Formats: sequence, C-alpha cells, structure tokens
Amino acid sequence: MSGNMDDEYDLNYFKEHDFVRKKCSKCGKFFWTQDEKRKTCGDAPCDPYSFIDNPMFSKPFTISEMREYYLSFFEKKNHKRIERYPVVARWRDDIYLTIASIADFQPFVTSGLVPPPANPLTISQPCIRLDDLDSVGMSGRHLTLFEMMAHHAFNYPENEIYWKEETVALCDELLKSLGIRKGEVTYKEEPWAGGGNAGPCLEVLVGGLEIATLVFMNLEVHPHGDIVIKGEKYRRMKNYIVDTGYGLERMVWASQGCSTIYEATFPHVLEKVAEYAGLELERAEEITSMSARLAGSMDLSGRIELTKLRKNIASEIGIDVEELEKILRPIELANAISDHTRCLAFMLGDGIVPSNVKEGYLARLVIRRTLRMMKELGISVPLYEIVDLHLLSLKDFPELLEMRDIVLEVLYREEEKYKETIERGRGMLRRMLKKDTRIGTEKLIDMYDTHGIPPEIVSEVANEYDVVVEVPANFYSLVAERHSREKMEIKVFEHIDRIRGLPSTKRTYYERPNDYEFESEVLDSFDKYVVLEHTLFYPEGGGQPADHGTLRWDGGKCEVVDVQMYENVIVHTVSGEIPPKGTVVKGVVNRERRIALSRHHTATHIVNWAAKQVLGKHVWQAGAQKLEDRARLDISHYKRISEEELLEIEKLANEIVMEDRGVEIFWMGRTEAEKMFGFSIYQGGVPPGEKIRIVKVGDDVEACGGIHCEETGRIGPIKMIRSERIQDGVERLEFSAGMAAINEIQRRDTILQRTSRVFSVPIDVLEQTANRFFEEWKELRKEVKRLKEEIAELKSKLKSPEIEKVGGVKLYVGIEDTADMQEMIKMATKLANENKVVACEIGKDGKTVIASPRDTINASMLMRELAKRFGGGGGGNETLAQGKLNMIPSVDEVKDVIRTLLGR
RNA sequence: GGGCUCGUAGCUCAGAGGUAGAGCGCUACCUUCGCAAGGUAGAGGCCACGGGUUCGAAUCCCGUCGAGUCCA
Repeated sequence: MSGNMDDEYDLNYFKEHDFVRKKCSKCGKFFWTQDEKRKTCGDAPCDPYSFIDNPMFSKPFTISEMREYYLSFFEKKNHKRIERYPVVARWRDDIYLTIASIADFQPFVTSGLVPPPANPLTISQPCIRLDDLDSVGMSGRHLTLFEMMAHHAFNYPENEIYWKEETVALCDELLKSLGIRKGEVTYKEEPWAGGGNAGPCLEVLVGGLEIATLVFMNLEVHPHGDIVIKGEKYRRMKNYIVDTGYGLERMVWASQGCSTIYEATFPHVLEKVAEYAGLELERAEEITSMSARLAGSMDLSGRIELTKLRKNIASEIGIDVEELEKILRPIELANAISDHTRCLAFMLGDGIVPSNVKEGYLARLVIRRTLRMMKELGISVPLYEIVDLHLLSLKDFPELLEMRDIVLEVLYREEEKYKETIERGRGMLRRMLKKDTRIGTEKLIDMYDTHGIPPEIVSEVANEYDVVVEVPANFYSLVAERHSREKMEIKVFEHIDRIRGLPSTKRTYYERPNDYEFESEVLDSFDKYVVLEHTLFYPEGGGQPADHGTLRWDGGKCEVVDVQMYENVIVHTVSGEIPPKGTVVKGVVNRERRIALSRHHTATHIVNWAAKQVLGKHVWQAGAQKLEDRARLDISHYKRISEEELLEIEKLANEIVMEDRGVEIFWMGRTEAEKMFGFSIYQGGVPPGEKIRIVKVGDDVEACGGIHCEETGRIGPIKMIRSERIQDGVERLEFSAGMAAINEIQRRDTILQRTSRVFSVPIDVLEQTANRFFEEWKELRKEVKRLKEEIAELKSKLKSPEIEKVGGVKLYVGIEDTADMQEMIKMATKLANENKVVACEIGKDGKTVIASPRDTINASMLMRELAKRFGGGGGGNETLAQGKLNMIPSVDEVKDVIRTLLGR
C-alpha cells in the first residue's frame, strides 16, 4: 500500500472532537477513537463482540423503524430519499445482482457521464451477495440479502457537495442520536478498492461489529497511475464520490443485542422454521449466544475456519465437538433457511425466473441449497410456504406481494422439479449399484455434473447397499476442473487504429428514416471498408442487422454487404471495387430489406409487451434477433408457453397493430428516463451514454437504437410461428411481420391445401382424417405382422418333405418368390427349432436368412461363407444370420458350401 | 454462452449392429363368501423425428425436436 494515503484521514472533525489516531496492538492498522485507553481497532478478530446482551443504542429497533430513522435522519440533513432499485441489476451488463447501493449508480453516474437522480441522496438498497454462502447461518452475522443504507454525494470539480469532514460528522451525529456513548465508536483506516475504483475508507466499528463503511471514492484504475493499492495502479478522478454503506440489519442487531443477526432480522420466520423442524430455540439459547460471540471474533471464509471455530467454542464451553455440532447444526440450518427464503422473496419478487443461465441460475442455486437444508432439518412444509411468510411480513415492500402468485408457483415448480431430479438420480444409482458396487471419484463427479446428484445423495443411496463412498475433500474444485474455460474470442475490428483517427460518422438514418438515397464524401477507404462523412446505412445493433445496398460514384459501383459501428465510426463493408478517398458517392439503401427489418423490430417490441400481458410481469427480454423473413424474441418464463397463450399473444399484438398507434421516438436523459419508465426500458441491453433513445410503441417503452415503423399499422400482420424452449426458464418466440407474415400464412395454407388434397377431404376434417389413417395404419401393421406369422407357420409345415440330409445335418434350402425378411426369419426359425433343420431361405432379391439349431452349423459362418462365394455380405449369431447375396445360388451350391464347412 | 447426459409398452427402465424385452400397471380366466395375494393367458411399440453409413440400424454418424444437469 502506498504511504501517501495516510494523510487522507487527517480530518479536522477528528481533531475537534477529541479523536486520537492509534495503531492497533493486534493487527497494526490505524484507527481513530475518543477512548484514550483503547489499544485495539475494534474490528474482528482484534476485538470480541460486546453488544450481545448489551445493546449499543438507547432502544431496540425493528428493521422498519431503523430504516425509517436512518432515511429521515438524512432527509433532515438535506438528502433526497430515493426509492430502492431491484435486486437484479437490469441496468448493468457486468453484474447480475445488486451488490451495493453504489451499484445503482454505476457505471454512468459514478463516471460523471450522467447526473445522479438527486445530490446528495439517501437510500436503503436491498443487496444480494452469494460469495459467503457457506458462512450464512453459521457465523451469526452473514446474510445473503441485506439492506445497505447509504447517503451518497457526487462531487464534481466545479460543484462539491461535501466530502470527508461532513461524511464523518454525519455518521458521528447519527450514531450519537441513536444513543452511542462517547468512546464506543472507532473509525478504522482501511483503503478500499473494487470495480475499477478505489479510495480511502473508514470502517465504522461499534461493540466489535462493523456497522458501516465510509468510502471516499476518488481513484480510478489507470496504467500510469501513481498510487498503488493491492497491486493495481490508480490515479485521481476528476469527480469524487461519497460512497457510504450502513448495514441495516447489523444496526438493528446492535440495537437489540440478541445473539445473532438472524434473530434481529426475521424473528417471526425463524420461529416458524424452528417450529416446522420441531426445534426449541430457547433451550440452546446460551450456546447460540456464546457461539455467536466467539464467531464474531473470527474471520470466516472457507471450511477450515469453521471447523476451527467449532473446536474453539467447544473447548470454551467445555463440551466435545460432536456434542456441540449436534446442538448447533439444526439452529444454523434454521438460520440459513430463514435467510435464504428472504433472499428468494426478493429475487423472485423482483422478477428473476430460475433457470440454468445467468441470474436465473443464481436463484436456482439458492433454491436448491435451501431445499437440501430443509431436508436435512426434516422440514416437510413446501418451500413456498416459508418464502410466503417473508412476502406477507415484508410490509415495506408491497411490490413483492404483488408478485406473490407467480413467486409461489415458480417455487412450487422448482421444488417439484428438484424432487424429480433427485428421485431420478436415486433410481439411476440403485440400478448402478446392482451391477457395480464401486463408486469412484470419477463416477461421483459424473453424477453431479451430468445429473445434478450431489455426493450426499450418492452416499445415502450407497449406504442402502452397504457401499461406502468416499467423497474427496476437493470435490467441487474437481467439478470445476472439468469445465476448464475456453476463452471467448472477442471480435475486434482489425483496423481499429486507423478508424480512431476519423471523426464520428453523422447518423442521418435517425433523422430521415424514410429516405433511402444520399450523397456523402468518402473519408477513408481501404481493403473492403468504406467510411463516409454521413450515412443512411443502419449499422448492426440492438438485434437489428445492418442495412444492405449500393454505393455509386463516377466510374464505379459496389455492394454494401455489412455495416458496423466502431467507437462512433460507421464502417461499410463492401464487395467489388472501393471508392477512392475523397470522392463523393451516392448511397442507396436496400428498401425492402430495411422495411422488413424495421417491421420486425417494431413488432418485437409489441410482442414483448403482449407476452408480458399474457404471461406476467416476470417476463423479460433475454435476447432478440430480427431477420428479413422473421424475428426471434427470447423471454424469461418459468414454464412452457401453451398453444392458447401463443394465440393470445398473437391476438393482442395484432390489436396494437390495428389500433395504428403512433410510434414515438425521442432522446432523453438516462436518469430521467429511468425515473419515468422504470428499468423495464432496458429490455435489449443497456445502451451507453448520457442521453438514451426512447422508443414508445403502444404501451411499451424501451431504450432502443433501432429503426422503427412510424405507426404500428405499418407493421402489417404479425404471425406467431412457434415457441421453443432454448434454456430452462427462457422461451423463444418466433414470428413474422408484414409481407413475411403473409408469406408464412400462405406457406402454411398451401401445406394444408395440398395435404387435404392427398386425403381428398376438406381442410376442416383434415385432422380427424389424418388421425383415422394413422390409427388404421397401426391396425393394419399389426394385422400384417400376424398374417406373416401365420403364413410362416403354414409354409414351414409344407416344407418338411423337402428337407434332406447333407453331411449329417438336416438341411432345407428354399428360394422364396414373395417372402420378405420378417417372414423368412419366422419360417427359418420355426424349421430350425421344431425340426432341427438348418434352414436357408433365399429371397429373389438375394436377401437371405439362415437359421440353424444349436450344435449343427454356425449360421453366421455359413452366411459369411455364402457371401464370400456369391458376393454380398451378412452375418449374425450362431443360430440366426441375415444378409444379402448378389448372385442367387442353387440348392446344390449351398450344399456344397455346407460340406466344405463341415469338412473343416 | 459453453460442456455433459437422456428420449424404447400407460409408468420405471434393460437391450448398444443381426427375430424389440423385463418389472409394475391393464384385460380375461382360475383360486376366494368377499378382500389382499397368488396362478394362467392376453392386449399394449412410427424404439422422439428427418437424413446418412451398412446386406442389415432402436443400436453407429449428422441434423431437428423434446427433457435433464453442471459451469460462467
């Protein structure tokens, strides 16, 4: 760490309020305190918790009370209260979940590009962090979901709101007002870095607990930076940000002085969960409290520390580790279950659909983890009931309750699905164990990786067969090894450096969406690329493919086959000769293609909206692609879309078309747009920049850079083609719009017409006719099979007299005129089985079947010998062989082959 | 986005180039006062679909559709 950070903390506020800077006698870090006698920094593991059974504040607070107290405190201090953001970070493409309050304002507000929604502001932001999953429930202080209360000030060179002095003063005043006594707060110096930014930071410690972090973000990663933190070079930013984070649940915990944060945060759910599990929490109160206190003084990360923790606590209390484990484990599980279900209430309530991809996978991870723990604890009520307890009690978040029906159904389905997976796995294991009683590491990994069966289940089933399974300690890293990452190739334009010197291309396609011809100067041209001063050609983006067309100039012409935008420079890829630099070219955009693409684009917005109406608010665009003849829209949804729903979506979409609504397109400040329309504007990803382009189609509002129809009526008909499940939890809708829809409808109609002609029936009865034919065909097939057997029976009886003896074996050779393979097999096997005859049936086309009784002649060898002699191929087993001969042998020739075979 | 599995009787699955199978369930009969159970016989298969390789494909290869699962 660079030494020049030290004076960052030398604040007047500290000096004026009797704070002194000290060096922790244990960890050696510096901290500020009003307590002359204090030697340690106040943080774990240097100090133990002192607030348990000894509340830090003047009165106990509930979550609601503390949140309101905090927010109104800062409101009184001229901060604007801001509504919370969703826990799924839709406005960002670098993280799935909201992990901190500052995440709400990254990257555009923090970089200075976009003004904040208010300045300064205060917020209580629910955040989800899944990195410490293993500690949740055990440590007494880890939660998957917590509320980060914060006040933020965004300072610019020309406009400073406030900085370190005021931030610390506000913090100190807040804590004083809560009843903290002088000398009980320490401010520990701890430089902070993360996400490309860094800065000095003070950790606020009370009673051994870190309740807040005051970050002064003023550095950014830079290759020539002069400040080094954690091995990275940073430099000062022009703007600097007060990024505070107060742990709501921790403050409530400190105010109550109960054993764990779980008791402070969701006491009612915890009680219920204990009740479901038949636990009596009071009886273990003393041990829990002791354990929590000790856990506080430990830095928990990873398994090893946890076992160490157990040992310490056990020796402290004076019982052995197993005994302690038995008492603590169920309580820890109850804690974790209560926590995870609260996390799920927010995840699903904010619209995450469990899936095997993206944020949906994280939701599934939490769901399955919870189910496993519920099973271990012997809870038989369904998962959704526990989540429902949270939904009903989270009165400060009525928006979650609005999603209740969907959330509960999703959870019900997930639980059923998981049960099925486990059941299937058990079946597989039982079958496996019947054959092979060894289960190696390889098999274990395979079961988990391929079928999702965790090692616990494998051991459990193996125990039924008295098979001991050894689970390697590094099991999950072995799984990870299997997925050794292949690096994705990021396509970078090869001539990017040449392009960088050029001015941004003027994009006239936005102003003149109905023009297809223009003239412009060639700013640069090389290889097969052309850059113009301005262009009507739309570059690929937002799921809309590039325009095609032609460029003409004095003495030349070329086809535009692709258009891309690199750093605001639009590059036309052409085939044919290229216009020389400096010439003026006439560009003509392919009109049909452009119209088809824009129809599909506008239609995509409408279909997305319609799908939300029909399926629910959790529906979110997961990707989209427009083509000339159709468009694809991927949406998040937790079950298959039924035929009826698809028709309903189609109807709704076409209604919007027929209402012929105007499509409004305008540019708007990002923050303002988010405020006005919500985060649902980011359906197709997050566009960069301060101003974003808003496209309103009917009631659908999205940030979108695409080219659209001016009225919905211009889209023409929208025809849903099909829905497809592309991932678990992601449905793809395929549809055509405009002329493409007409083509699709006509294509389908033609198929119907022709098919009904095949059956000579009207279209109306086509389905029942096809059904009838299929049923009859199946009947006839059975009938034919029965008849063939009957024929074979009869024929084989007739053949008995023709049997003759060759070299000690009875032989029948028949040349069949009409029989097919199946029939010949039946005849031959009958002769072989009932009359102990080597039967050789040869069809007119050379297809041959040989059946031989055991201990006579190997049918397969005979077949191969015949094939060798007469051309063709074939084989089989000892008693039955099939094949095809190119020349049909006479009976005598067959006998001859048999004689030589027997002679050997 | 990437990887790995799997689609065979109503259900659970075996078969892994050579005549499509087992258990449960179903139907009928036998046994019983009746039920449970047992015995006997039987029905029930576009082996997901479309191509290819082969004398021959449920089986091997490619594609499509459907399902499961792990990783990011």
